[in-house]
Formats: sequence, C-alpha cells, structure tokens
Amino acid sequence: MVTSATDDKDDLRSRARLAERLRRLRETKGLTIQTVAERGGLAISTISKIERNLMAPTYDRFTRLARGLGVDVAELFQEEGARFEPGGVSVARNGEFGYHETENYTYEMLHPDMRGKAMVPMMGTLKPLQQMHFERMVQHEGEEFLMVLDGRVQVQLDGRDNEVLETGDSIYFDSGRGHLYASALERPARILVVCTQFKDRPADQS
Amino acid sequence: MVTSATDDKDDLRSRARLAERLRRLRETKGLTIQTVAERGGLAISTISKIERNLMAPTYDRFTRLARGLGVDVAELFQEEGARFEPGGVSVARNGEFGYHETENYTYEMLHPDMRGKAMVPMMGTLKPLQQMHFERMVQHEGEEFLMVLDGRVQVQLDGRDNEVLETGDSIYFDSGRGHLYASALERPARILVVCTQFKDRPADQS
DNA sequence: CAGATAAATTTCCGATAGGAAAGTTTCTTA
DNA sequence: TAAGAAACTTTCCTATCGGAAATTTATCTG
Repeated sequence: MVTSATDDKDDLRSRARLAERLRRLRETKGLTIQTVAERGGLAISTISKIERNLMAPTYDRFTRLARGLGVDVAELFQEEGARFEPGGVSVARNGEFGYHETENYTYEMLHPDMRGKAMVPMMGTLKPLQQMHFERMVQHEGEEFLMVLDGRVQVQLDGRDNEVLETGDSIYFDSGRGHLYASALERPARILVVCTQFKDRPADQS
Repeated sequence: MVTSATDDKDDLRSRARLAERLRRLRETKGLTIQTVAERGGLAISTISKIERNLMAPTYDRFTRLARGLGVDVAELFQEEGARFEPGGVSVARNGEFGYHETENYTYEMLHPDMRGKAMVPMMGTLKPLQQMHFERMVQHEGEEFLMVLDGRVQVQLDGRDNEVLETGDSIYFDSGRGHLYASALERPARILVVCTQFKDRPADQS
C-alpha cells in the first residue's frame, strides 16, 4: 500500500496539535488531571499520556475525556427558531429599522415584526477599536454570518488570530466561540450580521 | 471510584450508534470498504470491525476513516441532529468565491468550505427583468433573507404584489412561497441572500 | 529549608486495536 | 446452476492502549 495520500507524519502532527489543545483546554478551565479523570471515568495516567502525545486515545476514552472536560466530543476536533409563520413576508426599508444601541455597537434589528424566525438579520455600525471598552467577548449559541458593507472591520475570535475584513469580505463562524467586532479605520464601519436563532441548550458548569 | 456518571453501558451504546452511522454514511455514498480503506489509508479489516462495533478505533484510525469517507472528523461525532461543527470559522474574501451560474442568476456561494452550516449565504448578480426567461418561480424549504447591496431589485412573491427594493432594503420570507428576483434597472443589481439550510442533505462525493 | 500534600509522570503488565492473509458470503455473467 | 469476481468477515498475531500503583516533580505551610 503506502498510497501516500495519508501519511503517518500527518497523523503525528495532527495528534500533537490535539494533545496541545487538550492540555490548554483543561488548564484554562482550571481542572487537574485527577478531576477530569474522575468526572470522565478514566485513569489519570491515560490522560497524562494523551496530553503529552504518548498515546492515541480510542473512541471510548475520547468520549470520556470530553465528558470529563465538560465539552462536546466534536468540540475537541475543532482546529480552530421557533414557530415561524408559514408564508410570512417582511420588508424593511433602508433607515426605518428599530435601533438597538449598546455600549460599543449600534445595531438595527432588521425584521423585528417577525417573531420566531430562524435567522436574525441586523445592520450594525462599529466604532473604531480605540473608542470601545468591553470586559469580555460576546458568546452565544448558534452560528453567525458577518459581511462588511462599508469600511474595514477587525474581527477578534477567541483562540484565533484577528481577522481583518475589507468591504465585501465575510466570515461565518460558530457563535459559541467568543467574538468582538470593531472598525479597523478611523471612521465607523458598516456591517450586516445574520445569526441563527438560538434555542437554549442544557448548560454545563464552567 | 465507580462514581457512576460514566457507565460502560453508555460507551457501548454510543459506540453502537457510531458504528451504525459510519456504515450508513459509507453506503449512502456508495463506497466500498476497500475504497474507503485505500483513500483513508487503513486496513479493510479495521473498517469492517469498526462498522460492526467489534472495535473502538483509536484517534489516528478515526481521522483516517474520516478522510476515507471524505468528511470532516467532527462530522462523525454529530448525533443525527446534523449539528454544525462547533467552533468552526470560515472567511471569504471579496471576489474569491465559487461561482454558480444559472440561466437567470449568477450566484457566488460564500462559504462552501464549511459543510452543514445552518445558514447558506451567497452573493448574486441579477440581470434586468426583460432579459430573464423562466418557467416557474423558485420554491424550497426554509426561510430566506435578501438584502440589496447595489441597484434596485424587483421581488416577485407568489400570491403577493411585487416588491421593489432599493439599495439597503431587505426582505425576509418563507422560501416555501414561490419567489423570483430581477434587477429593476437597466443595469445588473447586486444582492446578498442568506437561506436556512434545508434538512435533508444529498450525499456528496469528495 | 524541611516536611507534608497535591499534581503529574513513569513503570509494569493484562487487554485490545488493527494489519495481513485466509475464509466466507454476495453479486455477476454465461 | 456453476464459475468467477467483488465485497465483506474471520483468524492470527504483534504493537500499543490503558489502568493501578510506584516514582518523581511541583506547591504549600510553618
């Protein structure tokens, strides 16, 4: 065989990154190996080996490890609505939306008249980064789509390098990942954001 | 120990579901075990055992299996719900999208690299109405959001008067209602459309 | 700094993953 | 139906996973 395509080297690198991610995740949560081991139901030594890439965990150990860490299994692999009225239609004219001002952003909900739609579209005006002051990143259930309509926007994503988006660029990401937007120019930027409507999910302890 | 919380029974059930999902996935894609084995770089017998839940694959086999099946690793962990890859992020630069031309429209899918996302954003260029010829209106499952980025757009909605949207205007409606877009000016119009993902996804090949 | 306690690593070994090849079932085609 | 091929399963065996306990390293306390 040795059809290349799949090289052992790749496996090792991939595993190495996984190991690193696991340890970082555990440490940022302030958990000890022992705690994770007890909560997840696997041996201490196993976790130690996995985190140092001395071992490739099997499927069951993997799920247990995720449980011990309090995250969804699939989450470990990331590198990085309600009753909508059938036939419903809503038109929003430029400028006549309901404003929704927060400390750092100015948002305009686009179709507030429709309740329980699957997507929540809104327009936003972003101040330059210097003028903003926030405690922590925004984070919520669901998925998010952002397109820059005017200006240049800096997107901060938890666990990733900052992205700078030019006019016409867009980004799609998991809203569960902490995020922040700001204008990357001296003047305000204009963006369109569409979020999925979040249905509440069982929360786990942090 | 034996703090319950994590029972071996759970592991077995979880693994059983995984096994089933894997086999279904492979079969709906019309792939043989051998093909997957070659493409992913693992032994035939290994896949056979995994699919019949006689073995718990290790991390490396798992990633190889995913590769062989032509799906993302995280996708294998999604229970039925067809969840979106947690933490996923995708950036699309202006102009570098995959074009998708139809008779009347030119669409550019914005984030084709992300599979199984809840929303499907795309940019479109609309010809003037006179130049278009269609048999019937478009109609599909889900909800749809349209914003006019440039130009003036005429939206035909089944059972309703035509709507004319100016730049910056938007419309939100049930995709089940027949719909058609066209530029209302002599020149082409530019729009952004975001649809909700339809439930049943067709099996695709790499 | 010494002693104590917690956290992480290493060791040892039984249990199991997983490849190669042989065996079995299922599908074609004459 | 038989012969042959393709798809899948079993067998056998080595490499390695993974748990318990011993050892080392880090963190407190006085």
